[in-house]
Amino acid sequence: MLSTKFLPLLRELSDTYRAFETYSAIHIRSIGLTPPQFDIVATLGNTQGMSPKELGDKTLITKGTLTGVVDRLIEKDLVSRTASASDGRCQTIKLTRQGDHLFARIFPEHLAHLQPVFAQLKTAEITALTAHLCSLRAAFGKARNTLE
Amino acid sequence: MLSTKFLPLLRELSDTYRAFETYSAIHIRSIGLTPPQFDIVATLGNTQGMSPKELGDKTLITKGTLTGVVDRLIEKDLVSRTASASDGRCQTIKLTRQGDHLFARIFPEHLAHLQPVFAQLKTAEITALTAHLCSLRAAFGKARNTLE
DNA sequence: CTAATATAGTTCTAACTAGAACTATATGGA
DNA sequence: TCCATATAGTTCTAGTTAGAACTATATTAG
Repeated sequence: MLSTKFLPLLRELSDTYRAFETYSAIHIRSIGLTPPQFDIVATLGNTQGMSPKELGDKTLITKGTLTGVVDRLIEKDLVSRTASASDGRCQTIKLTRQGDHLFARIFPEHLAHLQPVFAQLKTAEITALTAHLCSLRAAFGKARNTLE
Repeated sequence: MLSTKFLPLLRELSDTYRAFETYSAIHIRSIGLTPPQFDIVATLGNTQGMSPKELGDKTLITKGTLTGVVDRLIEKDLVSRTASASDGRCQTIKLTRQGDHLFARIFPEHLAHLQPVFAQLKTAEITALTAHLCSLRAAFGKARNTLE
């Protein structure tokens, strides 16, 4: 495999990811949240709550970071943290009523913000891109396992 | 465009980008650099140096952040900062001799680290993925312009 | 049942992050 | 020339980041 093939892909991957982050942050900041805070609220929406562990797995926020992000959402009274009865190590993070209302308002707004981007692409393109990204991610995972 | 189509794509984009960052950081941290520091060294390699502005454009590091990253590379004696004679606002960031040697050693190493990932993919897949990402990035750019 | 090990979260540190406010220099037009 | 505006970089702030060290609780093996 020639590096001249994959280096442009890696640059494009970074650039596209940044373009997404920047574009989506325009809406997110307008509601007074940071992107990770929005990610947590969106992940908790329409659920009964979940542990920090599960939340970290879904959002790819590492546990040390998650503590702080959740702390700030608690300060804003958007989520609550309660101890698990069955497992003394576990906790449940859940949207508060205020968090629920915020989610119900901003999530459709966020989809509407993104809609004009994807209106420019064909459904087949979106499907193909998703599948190819999935292969690439799997290749990173496999290579990583080989290192150990 | 249905959100059920594009939300999985956005999650896959994030996940794949993170997989890349995590995988590539394994090698980068082993040489005592951070990913942004590596990015700067790699961008300056085989050039006559460039302004912070140009460096920021190429690496997508914003100017406020770049000051600090370059400061730390100067502390490590890997790059130098010199004032431009023609434009009092401009500077040139350049690899030092030590930075040059580091680049010559680690850049091939880094390609070798990445090689097993891309050996798993067909050339056609890489080309197609690059092109599709490029369309998506362009769609974000266009949508962004429409907002203004 | 108890010791070893695994798992869940927090805390700590150094670094990165974007954005905004600021300083300094350039440039273009009246 | 002189003023308005644009551009280059730094500084500042609040927040995020990964990783490592740490505490506390569970689980598993002997």
